[in-house]
Amino acid sequence: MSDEAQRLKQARDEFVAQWGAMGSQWGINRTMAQIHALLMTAVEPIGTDDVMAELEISRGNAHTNLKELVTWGLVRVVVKKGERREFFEAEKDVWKIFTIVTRERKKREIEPALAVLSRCSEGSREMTSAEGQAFHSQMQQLEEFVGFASKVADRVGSMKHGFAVQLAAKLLG
Amino acid sequence: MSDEAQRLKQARDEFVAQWGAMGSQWGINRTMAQIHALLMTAVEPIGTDDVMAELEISRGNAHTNLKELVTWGLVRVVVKKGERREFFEAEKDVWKIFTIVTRERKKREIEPALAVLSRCSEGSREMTSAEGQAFHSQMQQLEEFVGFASKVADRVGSMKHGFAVQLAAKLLG
DNA sequence: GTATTTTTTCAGAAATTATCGAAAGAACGG
DNA sequence: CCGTTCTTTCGATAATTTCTGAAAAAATAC
Repeated sequence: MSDEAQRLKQARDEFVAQWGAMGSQWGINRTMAQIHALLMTAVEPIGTDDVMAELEISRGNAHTNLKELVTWGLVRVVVKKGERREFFEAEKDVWKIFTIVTRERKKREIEPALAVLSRCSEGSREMTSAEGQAFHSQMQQLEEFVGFASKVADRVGSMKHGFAVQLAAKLLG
Repeated sequence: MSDEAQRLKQARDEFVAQWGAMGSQWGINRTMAQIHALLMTAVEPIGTDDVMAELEISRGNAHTNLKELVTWGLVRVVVKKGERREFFEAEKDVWKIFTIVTRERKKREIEPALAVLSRCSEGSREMTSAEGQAFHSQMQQLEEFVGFASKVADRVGSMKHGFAVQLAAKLLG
C-alpha cells in the first residue's frame, strides 16, 4: 500500500473514531455515529459485512444501527444489480445532513417539551394564590419560548441552502 | 391544604417528573434536570435537604447535581444570613437559560467536533488520489459548516433578548 | 418444491452511567 | 481547641443502555 493510501486510511479511522465519540456527547449511539462517519467517507455504497469488518462489531449491531440511520434519513439503501444483498450510502451534503438532524432533534427534544409545558401551563391557568400565579407564569414563559424555538427550527429546516447562507451571512456580518 | 394548593403541588410534581424524563432525551442527567425543574418553580431558594426530600434522592446525588448546575451557570448559590448551610436558586429568565444552554452545548458538542474536523481536513490536504481528495473535500465541507454553526451560536448567544425576538420575528414573518 | 443467501429479531451478556451511603474534610461558633 | 453542622468525595452497588450471537424469518435462486 502506498504511503498516501496508508495516511488516508489512518485519517479516516480517526474521523470514524472521533465522530463516534462525539456522537456520545450528543445523545446519539456511538456505533450509529461511527457507521455514519464510515458511510460519509465511503466512495461507494457498502454492505453490512463491510461495516461489521471495519468497525469490528456484530451483525445485529451493524444491522440495527444501519436501519436506524435509514429511519432518520441520513442513509439510503442501495440495490446493486446482480447483487442480492443491500448496500448503504450516506447523504453527504452537509446542509441536508443538518436539516435532517434538526428535524429529528426537534421531534425528539422540542416537541415533547412543548407538550409537557402546555399541559402544566393549562393546568395552572386559573390559580389565584401568589405561588400558583408564579408557577403559571413560569410555565407560560417557557411554553412561549419553546414554541418559538419550534417554529424557528421548522423555518430554518425548510430553507434552501443558499438562502440559509445569505441569512447567516447577514447575521454574522 | 386547600384544593388549589393541592393542584399546584400536583402540577409542579408533574413538571419536575416530565422535565426530568425530558432531560434524558437531551443528553442531560435525569436528576440534574429534575433539580433544575424544582428550582425553576421554587418561590425562594431551597437547600440540599429540601431537594433530597422532594426528589427522594441521596445527599451525594443531590450535592453533585446541584454543583453541576452551578457550574453550568443555571443555578446560583445563595447564602441566607443567620443560616450556615447553602441555598440554591435557579435562573428563571428563559432567554438567559437559553443562552446558557447554548453556550454549554456549543462547548460540549460543537467545539470538539470542530477540532476533529480541522485535524482530519488538515491531515488530508495534500492527497492526490481520487479517494484522498474526496475525503479531504468532505472534511473541509463539514469543517466549514460546523465552524459557521459555531459563529452563529456565539452571535445568538450574546444577543440581548429584545434583539433576538426582533430577528426571529423577521425570520418567522 | 427445496436449498441457499440475506435480513431481522431478541434473550442474555457486557459495558456504561447513575446513585447511594458512609466516611473524610471544612467551616464555624463558642 | 473541641464539638457541631454542613459539604465534599468516592468505592460499592444498582439501573440503564448497548452489543453479541444465534436462531428465526424472509427473500431469491434453482
